[in-house]
Amino acid sequence: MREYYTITELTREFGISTRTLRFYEDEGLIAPVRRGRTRLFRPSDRHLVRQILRGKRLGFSIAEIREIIKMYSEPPGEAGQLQAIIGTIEEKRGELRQKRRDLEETLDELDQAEEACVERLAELGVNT
Amino acid sequence: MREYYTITELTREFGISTRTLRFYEDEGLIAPVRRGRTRLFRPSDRHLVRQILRGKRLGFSIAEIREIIKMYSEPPGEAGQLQAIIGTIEEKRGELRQKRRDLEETLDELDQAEEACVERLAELGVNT
DNA sequence: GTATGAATTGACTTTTACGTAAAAGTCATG
DNA sequence: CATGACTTTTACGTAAAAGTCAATTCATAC
Repeated sequence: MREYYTITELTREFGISTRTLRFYEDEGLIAPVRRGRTRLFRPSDRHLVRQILRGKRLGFSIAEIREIIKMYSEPPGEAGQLQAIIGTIEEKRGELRQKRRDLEETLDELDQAEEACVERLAELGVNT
Repeated sequence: MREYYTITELTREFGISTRTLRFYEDEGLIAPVRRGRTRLFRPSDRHLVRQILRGKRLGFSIAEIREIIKMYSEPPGEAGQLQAIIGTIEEKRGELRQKRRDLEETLDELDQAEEACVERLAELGVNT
């Protein structure tokens, strides 16, 4: 496990721009350390980027991703806050399950669409 | 099966605004018929709205949703076009599978986060 | 010791997906 | 027929998520 990554290493690995990484830093999603002014990304930062991009692919906004990421961090020491976090986790889980249903339905419909295309191709093969 | 729905009926059913439905029409995603100037939504339009919102929940853009919806419609009569559609379907399927992996990973991490919270709560229960 | 290439900040711009407001048409009901 | 609920078009506004560009800084290779 390497200690640090430069910003361009991460842009290449993840196919994103430096602007994007700086934006995520401004948004408080990551906090790379600095040597002088230069950002140094630790493996933990890299993992956060992974999680951010995963959230994006699932259609979550930056604000939602921030909320989700916050829940991965150390649980706080107060019971009320813990209950609140558990509540939010339940909520997100619900959203994700809805997304999963949406996903399966869409996959089904794509299967049907493909079958229709294949049949149509067969017809053409027969008719020509 | 009702023949027509008014615009507000659909806004209420789906929790979206009239502006949104008109926007989708402008974008060519739906094409309700008209009685005079008033839009009349058929069951097929309603189903399209369903598919649009499903696509949105999965994080697809309007352009992508348009592409997906187009594939559900009647397959064309030319072999080349059919091959192209099948290619696009494969591509979308790939994206959806990626989303599914993302989804499962996120659900796993949420489970872990919740467990951490529950443990922390147990500690507090013991210590107080 | 200066040229070169990577990194930084800050400002402005762009795209997407609607929101919102204005002004007017439609239509059932009292 | 007028009132209110609903609808239409047109047009400008806006928030989110970056893209783009300019001006610098900084280290280092030659």
